[in-house]
Amino acid sequence: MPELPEVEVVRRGVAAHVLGREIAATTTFGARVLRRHAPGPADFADRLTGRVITEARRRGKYLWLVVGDDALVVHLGMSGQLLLAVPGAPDPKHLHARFTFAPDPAREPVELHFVDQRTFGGLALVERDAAGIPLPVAHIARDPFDPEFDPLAVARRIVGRASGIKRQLLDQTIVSGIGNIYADEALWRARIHGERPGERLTKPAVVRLLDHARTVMTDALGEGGTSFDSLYVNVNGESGYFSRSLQAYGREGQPCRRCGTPIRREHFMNRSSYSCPHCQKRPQTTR
DNA sequence: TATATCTCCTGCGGGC
DNA sequence: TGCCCGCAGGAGATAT
Repeated sequence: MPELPEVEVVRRGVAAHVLGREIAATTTFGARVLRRHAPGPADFADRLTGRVITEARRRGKYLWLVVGDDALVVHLGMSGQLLLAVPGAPDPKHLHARFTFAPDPAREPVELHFVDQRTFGGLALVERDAAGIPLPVAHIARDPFDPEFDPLAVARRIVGRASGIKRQLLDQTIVSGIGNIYADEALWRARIHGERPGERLTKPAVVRLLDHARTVMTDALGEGGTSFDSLYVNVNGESGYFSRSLQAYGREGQPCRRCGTPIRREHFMNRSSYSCPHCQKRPQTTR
């Protein structure tokens, strides 16, 4: 499940292989991949042809390639992958877009594929604002890896709301990049139950929690991200190894590595939350 | 405005 | 073997 570390791994891979390359042709398959590109596939392909990719940037789980004043925004959703391929190789299953590049005598020929099994991901070619952020990403808050991320300002906002802390961690307009896995891991490290209302936390406690989130995602980045199956891989199709280091997520019934109490799984927002019943006491009353 | 829930989607695994 | 169902979950849309 691509959260911030997984998207950053992909961004680095893409940057290493396609920066400076000129897009020769773009082919998309099916309407869904461009559902956020209102002008449609012909416009998408026409406007990308001949453009040179000059930067690969990221905010939270959004990744974009800078082409002139515009940005090719990529969101991986649940199962999106950007994969490097040898030109002429057979199309992989669930291929939604193919980018080919003009010949470069100094570099190996390569294609870039956007593959997505569950089709929650998508592409769009959009304008950027004065700060260089693509317009559809402008509402996304800074992530904990951003040099201008302000933990105290985020904490101030979180403690001003009644909503549960995990719900707020997952709200990309409050803090971006954190998904279900790293939210559970950060909450476990901070010994906080995800349903604790923000207003019942202190600002220092939230700052510590955000620091745990940054730390756990840094650790995950060092191991290439978290892979449970083939749905998350880097641009070369390789899995990350952080799933072996998870303390809470996916460990239902296994002993907490701090106190030995079996990890519990609870339903939350149509998904699952994992926590230690002993270390992370459920709040007395919730709304 | 704040908060909560629904919907999209496909492949896998378990139960029968 | 084949069918059905639940599950995984990011984010925008919709409801309260």
